[in-house]
Amino acid sequence: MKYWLVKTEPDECSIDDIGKAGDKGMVWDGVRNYQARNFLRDMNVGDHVFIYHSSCAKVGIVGLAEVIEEAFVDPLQFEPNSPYFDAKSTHEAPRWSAIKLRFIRKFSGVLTLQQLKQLPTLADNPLVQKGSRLSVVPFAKAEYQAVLKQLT
DNA sequence: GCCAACGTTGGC
DNA sequence: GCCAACGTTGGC
Repeated sequence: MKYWLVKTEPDECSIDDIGKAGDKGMVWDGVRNYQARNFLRDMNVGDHVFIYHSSCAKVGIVGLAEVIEEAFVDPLQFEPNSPYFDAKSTHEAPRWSAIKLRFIRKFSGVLTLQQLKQLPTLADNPLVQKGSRLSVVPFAKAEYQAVLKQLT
């Protein structure tokens, strides 16, 4: 099993939205960055994924989800009216992938970016590095455990 | 809303 | 293949 973190703007897809989706899960689409896409394609069913709220008042990790469907073709790339439309993507060789996530738990508070930066275990993780714009981030097991430890 | 940092595009 | 210009991300 592997561990990950995905960034989301709470206006678009918050931890509560994932919670409301329940057992049927929620499609995680709209990734338009190659490095992030490659990580999506590395995800397997059962992997744990931290949910991180960005571009909001309280930036940080807010909950945990699991992968219930591995990478499939993101339909939005072929939707001309979608902000995620990509005119250069073809059905023969689709550029972008999506996954499906299912809610596991919401944390009682936000584990803020400021707090995350203070965890020595996370020092090398792109999440806490200045200027990093990666929206899908791999977590080593030790990093995953270090985050969970903050939540007791 | 600002702006630094980054990824992508496209002319050459 | 270089690199300037541009658009986007995301913390503050």
